Amino acid sequence: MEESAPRMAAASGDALSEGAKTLNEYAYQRLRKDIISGVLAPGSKLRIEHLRATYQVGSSTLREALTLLLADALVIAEGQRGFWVAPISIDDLQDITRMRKMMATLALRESIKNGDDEWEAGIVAAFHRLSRVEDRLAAEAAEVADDWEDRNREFHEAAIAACTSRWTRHFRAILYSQSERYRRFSLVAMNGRRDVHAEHQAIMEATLARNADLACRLTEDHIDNTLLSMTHMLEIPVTVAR
Amino acid sequence: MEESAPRMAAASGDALSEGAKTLNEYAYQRLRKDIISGVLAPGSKLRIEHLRATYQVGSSTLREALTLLLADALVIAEGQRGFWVAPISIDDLQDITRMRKMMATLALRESIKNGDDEWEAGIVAAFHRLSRVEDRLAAEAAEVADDWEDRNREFHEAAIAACTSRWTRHFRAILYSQSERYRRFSLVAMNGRRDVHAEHQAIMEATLARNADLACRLTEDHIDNTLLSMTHMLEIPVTVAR
DNA sequence: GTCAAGAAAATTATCGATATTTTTTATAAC
DNA sequence: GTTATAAAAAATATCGATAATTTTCTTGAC
Repeated sequence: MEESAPRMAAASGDALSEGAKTLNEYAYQRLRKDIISGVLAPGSKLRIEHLRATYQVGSSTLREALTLLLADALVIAEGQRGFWVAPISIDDLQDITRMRKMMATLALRESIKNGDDEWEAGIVAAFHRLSRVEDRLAAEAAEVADDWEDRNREFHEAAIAACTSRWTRHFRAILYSQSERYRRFSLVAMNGRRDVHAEHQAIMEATLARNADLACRLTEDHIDNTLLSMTHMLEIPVTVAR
Repeated sequence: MEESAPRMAAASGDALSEGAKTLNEYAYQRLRKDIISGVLAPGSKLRIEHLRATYQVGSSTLREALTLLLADALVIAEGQRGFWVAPISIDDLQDITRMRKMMATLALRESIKNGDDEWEAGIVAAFHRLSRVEDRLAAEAAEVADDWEDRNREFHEAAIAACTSRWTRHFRAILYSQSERYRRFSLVAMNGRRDVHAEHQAIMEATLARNADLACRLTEDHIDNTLLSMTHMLEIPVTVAR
């Protein structure tokens, strides 16, 4: 028998819909995840009727979710022609990386200036949670990859939580999710070649020591490495702008 | 007799819907304009049924337009609670101004580096169009205010048209529309006190002379003046961060 | 008067049906 | 074979009806 559509999926126990207050948000989160993880390939057409069946929501709700993804630039749209997954390219990744370094260090610098005891505690806690999942990453890579992404994001967000510029934080968040897409492609190649854990630890230590210059330099290197491992994978030479 | 709703408003001769391919875009453009101009007050509730009647579109279409405005941060939303016009504040304007200077000068610097003959011609043409409407601004302020805003935007966009970083341009555009809201509030007070025309001319001359440092400094001052005139109006002391 | 609980009203969220447009396929002329 | 045109199919965009939720109003106890 056919599984009936969840009128209010968010209310059900579905793990995917955690925190989604509306079906619209639920669809947004699932689509977002599928785009970032590459299940929905860059450049591919997003046909309403097909997705409607996949995600079990009405067409208007789905359109609203897709429109929401426009804000993250994970989806592009053209009037009367529909929606597509935003394409990716090396040029775009370079642009993203450059801007992301700028936003990340801007946010970190201000956060280091303003942060209080609670902020410090948040960083240490997020680092700990990230370390725990990293222990398991080697053994069961595929299973914990999503967890690692979540905790990695949470760690970096904890570090800049005390930044009072909402626009800096907003733009940083958009660029973070953009580069997350690219990171997924280079995850396997990256693994082992870099000691990401050590990078995080160094960033944390410099941040807690309120050494803004060092923390920012380490963050820039950290972000650059995404670009480098990605371009290395594709065997394309690249110059990292400073 | 009641005027019938335009099934495809974009197709009709309505001046407001120029360039709108879908009813959704039409609603988006009208809402956007009404928010920036202050017709829809900052912080006010955006009730679907009411707006539906005003803009003559269905509820799904309207929701999609409102969701689109979320990307511009001109509207805020909360699940099951609906939509509001994004509130404004002096703190937010300061944040916007600081970020906007950064994005604008970043875009301008790169544009000066990359610009060709066509780019130069575009700037001169946009400046000319802006000057023409400024002649009329003193006499018939209210009538040409919208025109002035359009041409002012087009001038600044022409100047950074050769910037190849789409993210810089994207963020700059968002921040520009944000500050446009604030400028509307301070437009009357600003008029006469500043020689905006002279500021534009100086920016253009420095840009065409490929003097990036000067052009950027003038642009920063130009943007700062929006903040200053706004805060002056509200009699609140403010420090301009450099 | 204030607070709480329940009923009524208002509002948001969702859906699937229909209108409109774009894309594909088929046919015909050159 | 290529191009142009017309018909058919597929897809997008739009709407208003209905379900679900939030907000407001009413009533009653203290």
